[in-house]
Amino acid sequence: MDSVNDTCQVEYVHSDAVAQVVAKMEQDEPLFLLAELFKALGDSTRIRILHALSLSELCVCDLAYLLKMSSSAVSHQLRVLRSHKIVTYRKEGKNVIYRLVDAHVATLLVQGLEHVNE
Amino acid sequence: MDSVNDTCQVEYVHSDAVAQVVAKMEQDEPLFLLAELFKALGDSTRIRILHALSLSELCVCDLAYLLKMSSSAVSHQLRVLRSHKIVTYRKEGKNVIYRLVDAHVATLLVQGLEHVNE
DNA sequence: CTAACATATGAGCATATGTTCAATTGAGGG
DNA sequence: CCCTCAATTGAACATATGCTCATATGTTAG
Repeated sequence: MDSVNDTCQVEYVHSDAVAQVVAKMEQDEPLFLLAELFKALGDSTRIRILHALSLSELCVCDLAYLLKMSSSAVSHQLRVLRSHKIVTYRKEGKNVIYRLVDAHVATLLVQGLEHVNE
Repeated sequence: MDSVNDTCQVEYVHSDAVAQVVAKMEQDEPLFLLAELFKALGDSTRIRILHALSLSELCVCDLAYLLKMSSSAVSHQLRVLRSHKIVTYRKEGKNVIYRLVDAHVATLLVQGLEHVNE
């Protein structure tokens, strides 16, 4: 009758397990931020950018050349990475040189690659 | 004139850095898979599911209760996680019990949370 | 100054994604 | 054999996302 509320109709099925999870569960906020971080990493263009930057700092032009993409497209993706504090940059004349914000990011990449190659 | 090809017009700006990156760059394939992995982790519903599963194995119904979502929505997301070999499951009567496929996944979550809380 | 070039950004468009809703499957229990 | 309920699935819809194109900004060279 009430098809909207099709969540479990009994209290819950595995009360012990559920209670245990409820007790230890993170707040929503950090989990939301975590999802945002992974979302920022979850695009092949951005991953290729980050992988390249894990090998050397590079300007937008270098990245466009390496990825065979327009610098506009690269710049748009760098904006996403910047807004998530995954990369940072410095200006050098006409160029803007990007690099990973810290080693933490490279670690995530390596960690992820290991999982993929398992 | 040719606004399509607006990649860097000079060969490339930082020849040494670019050459170095070209030499060490991963194939596209693993990087693509890596992006797919992060994409699968890049949704707050799926992150909450994985976080809950990192604390205990749970059935769909438990998860729906914990996340206050319809079991349909949860099931759809579990499908994504299954297809990326991030979770696995076993059947137990009417219930289907899900769990993380291995400790690797939990490590990625912890690693990511550290980055978020830095 | 003007010209050339690197980068950034906004609008527009095509595609991808997450949820809801309805329907289906499959496993007990009466 | 029905009936219930857990889980899955497909269609539909609204929203988000990534790229292109055109344009703007800013720096350097002449």
